[in-house]
Amino acid sequence: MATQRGRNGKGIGKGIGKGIGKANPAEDEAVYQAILHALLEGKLKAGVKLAEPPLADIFGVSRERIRKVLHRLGAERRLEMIPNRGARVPRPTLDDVRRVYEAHRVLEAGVLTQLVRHVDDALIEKLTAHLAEERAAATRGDRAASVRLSGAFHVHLVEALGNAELTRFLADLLSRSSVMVSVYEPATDSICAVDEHGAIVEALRARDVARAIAVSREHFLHVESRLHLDDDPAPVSEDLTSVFATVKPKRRKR
Amino acid sequence: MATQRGRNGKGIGKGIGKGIGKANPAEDEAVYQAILHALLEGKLKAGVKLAEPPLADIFGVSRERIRKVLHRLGAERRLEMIPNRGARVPRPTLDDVRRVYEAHRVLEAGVLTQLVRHVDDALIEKLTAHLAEERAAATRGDRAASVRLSGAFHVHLVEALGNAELTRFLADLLSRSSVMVSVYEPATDSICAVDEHGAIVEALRARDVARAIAVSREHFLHVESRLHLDDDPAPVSEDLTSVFATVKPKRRKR
DNA sequence: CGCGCGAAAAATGTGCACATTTTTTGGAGG
DNA sequence: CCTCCAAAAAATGTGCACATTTTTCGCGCG
Repeated sequence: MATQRGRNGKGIGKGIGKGIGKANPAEDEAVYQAILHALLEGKLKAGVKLAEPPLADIFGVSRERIRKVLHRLGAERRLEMIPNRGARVPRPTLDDVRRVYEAHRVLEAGVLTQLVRHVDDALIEKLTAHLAEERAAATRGDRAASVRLSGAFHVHLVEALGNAELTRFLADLLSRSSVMVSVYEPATDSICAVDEHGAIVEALRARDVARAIAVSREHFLHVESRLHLDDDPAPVSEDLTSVFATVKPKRRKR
Repeated sequence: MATQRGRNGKGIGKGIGKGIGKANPAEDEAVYQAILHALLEGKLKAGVKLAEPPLADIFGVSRERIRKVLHRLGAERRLEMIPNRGARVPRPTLDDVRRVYEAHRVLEAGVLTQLVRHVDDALIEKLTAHLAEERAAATRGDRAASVRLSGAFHVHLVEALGNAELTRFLADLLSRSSVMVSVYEPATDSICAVDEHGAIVEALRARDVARAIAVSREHFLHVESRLHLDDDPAPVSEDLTSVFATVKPKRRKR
């Protein structure tokens, strides 16, 4: 009912419309990125239903296109797919959040253990520079940058190992926790205190594994302790149009 | 319900019987499991092309069904999907394999660090019992069981933490390495020496983190050292029918 | 014998027309 | 006012007919 497109019969006058059965992989990717971005940005609140027809209308693509993207996001566990009932933004429990933080904590312990074997001046320098960035963002009160840089610190640590599998796993955890903060937002100033990050770098510089792990562990426990259950079920604005207001649809219904 | 029935407008009514457009989620799952199983079992060799038409024929389902499963396996990075060129069993390089083993090693270091805090008699007992199983399999020369139990040991370790995220990540790594052994198979007797597993349990019992990690690390390095590049490109039998010989198709072409 | 190079064949990608749910709606009855 | 229930409406699931590649094949030329 939405983007009804003249699909000319068999062979008659097919010449005109450039794209009839055209393959456009970039379009899939654009829709995927748009939804994923809205998800990571926290614009799509937990529990929101993502129905196919409205999304197809918003993005100006066929429903099958949307369907494929939705299922892909479901396979990545970024959306909750229920048979015959569509896709929803997952509503993580407090235990889910704790589990993600714990996984990050355990992973980082392993990363630090391995990292002290390969730490060199260049790495320390890079991390120190990053700390300076974090401090700058904190002092100027740039909360968005603080949150971003705070996550980036841990990414730098795992990236220093140069192992794509580990990097991917961490990215997965971070992206999941970023969605969660929209539900259980700490609401305090900086998520990760810069000082705690600095202590990790210090321990690394000293090649002190035990201290690095201890500091990292305390750091995570500190963050976890700040989580609080916002027991407000929230009305969740079901208005998808406003969420994807930035997208430029090729054609909208109206 | 079934207000309308006549569906075969032009298509020759070949599929008369019962379900025409029925929803059967179990069927998707069956196909998915069958292909995944063949993949993990090593029956599907690296580099093999998984074309849709033959698979649809083998499993007796529509091509769309196959297509969906293939894309799902691609999203899970178990198959390599190339636009317009279909799905192939990935052909991991030696570096890929090393990366997976390293990731497992790093992860286990973190797991052990966390585990010594929660280790109790029940866990030690469970692991000891597992070691007995491994020894039994080794002494009676049951290679298949040895390989399986060897992987299970590490699963037990991470499961002891009770963190689904970590368990999933390990399962992911293990499943990937299991595919890889078909290319770079150690070909020696037991993949993981039981003694090395026993040493890990011993260190856990003593609550000695450093030793546990050191032993685990040596263990993995030992396994990694056995990897060898089988530079034989292998003719890879492209015969999918024999691979899925066990499946009972509802209808086969010829 | 190898090497293009076009045409045929096969395989992948996509919109659409339905079937099959699920959800909403609108009363009748308590 | 609330509950229950059947019918309508909406949303999801699936096969199919193509369009669009990609791959294979055949054949003439150097």
